[in-house]
Amino acid sequence: MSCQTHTVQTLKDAGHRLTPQRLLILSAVRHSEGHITAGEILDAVKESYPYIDTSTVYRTLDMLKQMRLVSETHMGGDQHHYEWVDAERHHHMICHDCDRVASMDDSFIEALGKQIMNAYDFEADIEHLAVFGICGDCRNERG
Amino acid sequence: MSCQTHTVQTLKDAGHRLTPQRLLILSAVRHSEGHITAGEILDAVKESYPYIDTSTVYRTLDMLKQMRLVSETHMGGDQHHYEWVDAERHHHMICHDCDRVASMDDSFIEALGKQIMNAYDFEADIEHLAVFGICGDCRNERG
DNA sequence: CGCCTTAATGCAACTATTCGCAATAGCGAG
DNA sequence: CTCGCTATTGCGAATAGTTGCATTAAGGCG
Repeated sequence: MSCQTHTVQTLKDAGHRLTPQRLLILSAVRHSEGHITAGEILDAVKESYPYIDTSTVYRTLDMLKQMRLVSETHMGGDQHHYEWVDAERHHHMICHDCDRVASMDDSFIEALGKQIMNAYDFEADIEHLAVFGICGDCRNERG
Repeated sequence: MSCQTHTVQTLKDAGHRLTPQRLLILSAVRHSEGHITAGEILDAVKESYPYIDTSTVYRTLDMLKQMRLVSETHMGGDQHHYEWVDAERHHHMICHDCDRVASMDDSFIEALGKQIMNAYDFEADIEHLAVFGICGDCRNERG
């Protein structure tokens, strides 16, 4: 059984209907390396099904977000980025100067979550965080 | 000298022009308790100067963000929230269930920044973070 | 005080995303 | 296999925010 099958089962179990549109969107997100934007998903799906509507993409993405199958990140540009949630939860560091994106291990954020729990009795749920700042290279260039 | 005067001086020093629109926007942000949205600013300014344009508000806000005089936060709704940056840097915890917003001390985030610096040589710049999750009350209600 | 440079404004068009609603189509029951 | 309930779709209109451009006006200079 492919992981596609597994996902489909997860959706069904949650009482969601399996529509061709959803399968196409799912496939687009899963086959993208790393991030993909809503527009890119729309274009990809249109190749096989040109009638797909923008709102369907957003609504499906919302559902997948709620089910924790994809994560949404605001990475500074004018559109959100979506990513398939796999075993390795990770976050991103984005340089203000050179715009390069690096990955950060979840352990830091996990630790932060524990601290917040201890201090405020608040169960933080940080799916995917984008941290802005200045990378080492750019810092060195500045002197 | 009022803090308004001080701000004005900061802007001038940075080579920005002092326009009535900017003063009004500035005033709207500073007189708001806590957060204010772009739309609210627009409405407030329109009371004294009805010709103000949306784009002017956004452009001014962008400038103030760059100068670190206001911070912008995406708090989950469909609009961004702006806040005057004062001495006390703080962050927010927003409950998925009851939507209540609580404040978090910056020390946790400051510590996170240091860890990131050590691990990745990346100078994180977390102005204002909104952390989503479940608050203690809602967690208890769930049993 | 008046001139000049150029930053800032207002406008209109545009992009990303959301929402209400009538029509459609999964899928469980019979 | 068919029926019916209702989740989901596509559409069109609405909202938040951005951008290009011609016009205006801040503020330094004489």
